[in-house]
Amino acid sequence: MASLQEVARRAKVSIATVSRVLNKSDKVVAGTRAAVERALRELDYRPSRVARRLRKKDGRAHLVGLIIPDIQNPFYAELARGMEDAAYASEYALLLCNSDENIEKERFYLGVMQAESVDGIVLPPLSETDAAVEEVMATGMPVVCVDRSLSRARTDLVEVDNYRGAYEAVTHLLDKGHRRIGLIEGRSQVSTNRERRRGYADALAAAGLGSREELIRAGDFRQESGRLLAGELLDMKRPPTALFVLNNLMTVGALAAIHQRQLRVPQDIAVVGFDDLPWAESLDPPLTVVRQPAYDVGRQAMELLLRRIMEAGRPPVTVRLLPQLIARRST
Amino acid sequence: MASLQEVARRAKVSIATVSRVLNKSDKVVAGTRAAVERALRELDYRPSRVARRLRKKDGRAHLVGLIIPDIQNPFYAELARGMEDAAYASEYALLLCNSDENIEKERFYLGVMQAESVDGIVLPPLSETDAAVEEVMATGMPVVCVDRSLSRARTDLVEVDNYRGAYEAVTHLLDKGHRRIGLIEGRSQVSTNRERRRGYADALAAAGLGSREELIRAGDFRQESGRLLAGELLDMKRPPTALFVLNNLMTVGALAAIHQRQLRVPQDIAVVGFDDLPWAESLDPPLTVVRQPAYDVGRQAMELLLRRIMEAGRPPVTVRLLPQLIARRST
DNA sequence: TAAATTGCTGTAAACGATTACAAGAACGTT
DNA sequence: AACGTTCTTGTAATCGTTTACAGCAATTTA
Repeated sequence: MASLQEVARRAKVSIATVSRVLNKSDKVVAGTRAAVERALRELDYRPSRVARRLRKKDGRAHLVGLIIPDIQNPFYAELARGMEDAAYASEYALLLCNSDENIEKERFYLGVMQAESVDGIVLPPLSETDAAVEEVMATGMPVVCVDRSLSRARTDLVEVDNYRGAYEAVTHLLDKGHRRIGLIEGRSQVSTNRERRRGYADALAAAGLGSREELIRAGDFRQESGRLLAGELLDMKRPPTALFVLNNLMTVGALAAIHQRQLRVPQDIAVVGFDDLPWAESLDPPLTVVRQPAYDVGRQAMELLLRRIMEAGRPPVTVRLLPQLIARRST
Repeated sequence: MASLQEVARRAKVSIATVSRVLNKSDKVVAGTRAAVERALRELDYRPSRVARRLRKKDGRAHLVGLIIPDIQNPFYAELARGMEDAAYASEYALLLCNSDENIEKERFYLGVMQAESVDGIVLPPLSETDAAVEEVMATGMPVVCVDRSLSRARTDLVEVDNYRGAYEAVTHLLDKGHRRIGLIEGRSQVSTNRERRRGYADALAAAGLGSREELIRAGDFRQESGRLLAGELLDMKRPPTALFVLNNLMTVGALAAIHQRQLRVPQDIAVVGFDDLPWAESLDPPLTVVRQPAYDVGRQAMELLLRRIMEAGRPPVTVRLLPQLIARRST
């Protein structure tokens, strides 16, 4: 790879001059500029982002980080895609890591990102009191939370109105006549899970029903836990007539448990899932879901991050997006 | 962030000594070492990967790149996951980018990776004659191809026996009595697509059947093209009795087209898809697929890359993994 | 006891960029 | 003609590391 040195030598100027024509900042007389540009072209010069990042401070690295809990979850894939598109449009590269909902991995990758001097980080915190994230923020690193929020720290945040989504989903089930509605939740340390659960409880309460502990099961957002917990619920002496499952992967797992028991949906058991899936339409039966605008969450997070990088002092803002109940045939 | 300078000052030694205890390489007497280690701890020192990378050459950055065509495709998500796990196990970070099957984006990200001085790159080339990839390889950058191969360049490669997978899938359909088997292929420039198509044609030929052009449609690997092309095939005067779809997303699209026309699977139309899906079991009906070991492809690619980084001169190897036909109820 | 060897540590030069400052040329002003 | 500007370019410091080399003290050898 050609370096500034080599270009300078070929163009018979100093490296400072070459750097100036590259950064289009200072004045360089036309003749010199042309000579430099020719050398640049002839050597196919590409600046080293590494060297550049070492020298420049704050927001000029054109590199941002995204840490997602599970790359195999279509919700996060869509979110990543939205962020990626926004980043690419601004010529930022994305350092994408997968924490696997694992605090050690998150810590490792946060460390990597700091050590890589990224301009900023986007992530859904692993819990509402994610100390690792708080520590990174304390160093002055721009951080934007997506999907999930932090309880202690004030950050830029792009979230979805989870409470409302859950409330509507349960109300929908209630309207269909269901009274025993099972809940399969995920990790209770995360804010989205709590909001959704609150929406579930309030919707039941508004219908004059209490939420019954025996109909609630807590999992870990993974497909397998959805399958297991749905199984437990279905095998009860008096099983629920409907299931509300708090994320997409657990919903798929619940469906597997249902099919395994040869139950009919929605006659024997109705199902509503949180998060849409690109193939929800082709599931058996087409799945009723609360759709989250994941792509927009990612896109707006990147935009917020860009603004925070440009202007570190600005007060944090929260963008709240609306989910949408899509009634298909599982209810 | 504390730098070597600050640590050195606090421990009252030179930066060289600090660097030495960090790299455990040279001899440092116990007392000095202890003092340095204390300073390191007190200042919570973390080395700058950027500075380190600038100084060191070749394979010490502990950063590798992965460029995937579509992060929303579960096959690539699984592959990425396999690679990520292997990378994490060796304490490598992953720079993950999404090319969107777009040559411009791929070029952009290849440039970023070179400029970031990654230790190596893993990717499925966008076509068999992907010039951008060849150019990067020519600079000496370690490159491992996954899934898809390059026709001109010799690289390390982890691939799946696509020919065999397709051959078995079509044979399976033939065994079920189908004679008019439609094919929905993806981008014909990519090696996997060609191999799969060759498997399709050969399986038909082995049964004494020619492949008929009117039953073949070419798409772009995306869900929407699967839906459209399946629609075309289904709306023919004499439609095929079975569909073989060359990737997962197009299969999901094809399923949508089938459901839209209220056809029964497999009675009216049988379907086999290439690539498994975590929820293939819960589709309507459970989908017969050719399963690829995507996780292993990713994992082995990372291992190959590591070996190539360590030993640049070694001859390229090809690892060929076997796909597996999983007969469910769509055939 | 002087010389040679060994062991530990410090000095300084990279890596490849950016940028403050200096310097020289060209120009205008008085 | 002398001086002050302005414009363009070069010199050198810097970012945070690694590492070749030098230097010094302690130890071994003659």
